[in-house]
Amino acid sequence: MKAKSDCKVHYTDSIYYELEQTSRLMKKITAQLFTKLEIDLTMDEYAALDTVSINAGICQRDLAKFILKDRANTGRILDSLEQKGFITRFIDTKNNRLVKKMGITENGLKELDMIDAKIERYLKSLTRTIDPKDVDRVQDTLKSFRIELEKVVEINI
Amino acid sequence: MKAKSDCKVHYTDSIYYELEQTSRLMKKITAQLFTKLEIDLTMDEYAALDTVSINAGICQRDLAKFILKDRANTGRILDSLEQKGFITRFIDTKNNRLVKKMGITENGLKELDMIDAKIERYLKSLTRTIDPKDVDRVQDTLKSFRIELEKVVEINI
DNA sequence: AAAAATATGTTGCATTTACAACAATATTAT
DNA sequence: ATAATATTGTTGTAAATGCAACATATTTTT
Repeated sequence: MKAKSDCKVHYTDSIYYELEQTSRLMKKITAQLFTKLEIDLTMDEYAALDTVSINAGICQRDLAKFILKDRANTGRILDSLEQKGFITRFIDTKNNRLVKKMGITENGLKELDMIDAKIERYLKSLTRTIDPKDVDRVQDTLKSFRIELEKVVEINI
Repeated sequence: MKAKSDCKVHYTDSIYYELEQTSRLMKKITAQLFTKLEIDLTMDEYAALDTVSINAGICQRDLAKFILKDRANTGRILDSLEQKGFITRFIDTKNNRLVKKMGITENGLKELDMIDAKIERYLKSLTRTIDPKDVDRVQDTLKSFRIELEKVVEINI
């Protein structure tokens, strides 16, 4: 006869915790990689720069929504990227409001391509034991999941 | 004729970034849930308590490896859980070394069950639009992936 | 037209976090 | 036996983060 505790469902066995733990490990590994390769950007700055390169002329608040940071820290990340010469910022209007828009600089593009080239092989090697089909399937499912989460979360950016 | 930039592979389109963003959203949602339900634990404390409940008599460093925090912060989380009366700590030996082991208290078990009951339905509803088979598949693939990551990461706990 | 609400960005602060240094003890090397 | 190394936990500190408050300007409400 089984004790009830044997069939208890634990949060730490859930997909939510698996997601968080895998993500934490991945983040640590990429941070270590950036240090080892002596890359002069943090992971957050890199992701922000990549996002700016895709969305030219985006304003700070919209960028904040993309990178899931609040306006304060988005501004700080952009301060750093601007100070390093990888983006330029300029005042413009959006819906008749004054906003700070931005674009990637020539040096920013160079830096981005350099980082991409440096890390591409290493990142690919991380999934070498996983069936590429599974990788795609996971990414698709995660995306669907994230869209659901975005409907539920109270964002106040 | 296509420009080269059209086929550039962006980090922000990779599974690594998708993983991080989905995890960040999930974390924010669960934190909001804990606040709304007036739960007297942080998510980290909850995960630690759940881990202790499964691994009775574990020592601090081993717990740190489970929850992927460093020893310092693991100790701080345990200070809080002990102060709230949800765990007990006691000195013992492991491999002839003095260690601080711990166990969950009666109140801790009650609190854990209470939280589980409170959040279970809500968490399940988050994946209601996803095929349960896909959820399982994602969890399995993430677990395989995490095991690979654990081989690569430089852990210094 | 005046007041209230909204949008955008910045500043300040309190919390979290990671990392290094330390203390205490045990093991291994010389 | 003594010195060097390793294990475990704690303390201190600097960086990252989120949240609230503020400043400015525009829109909406009354």
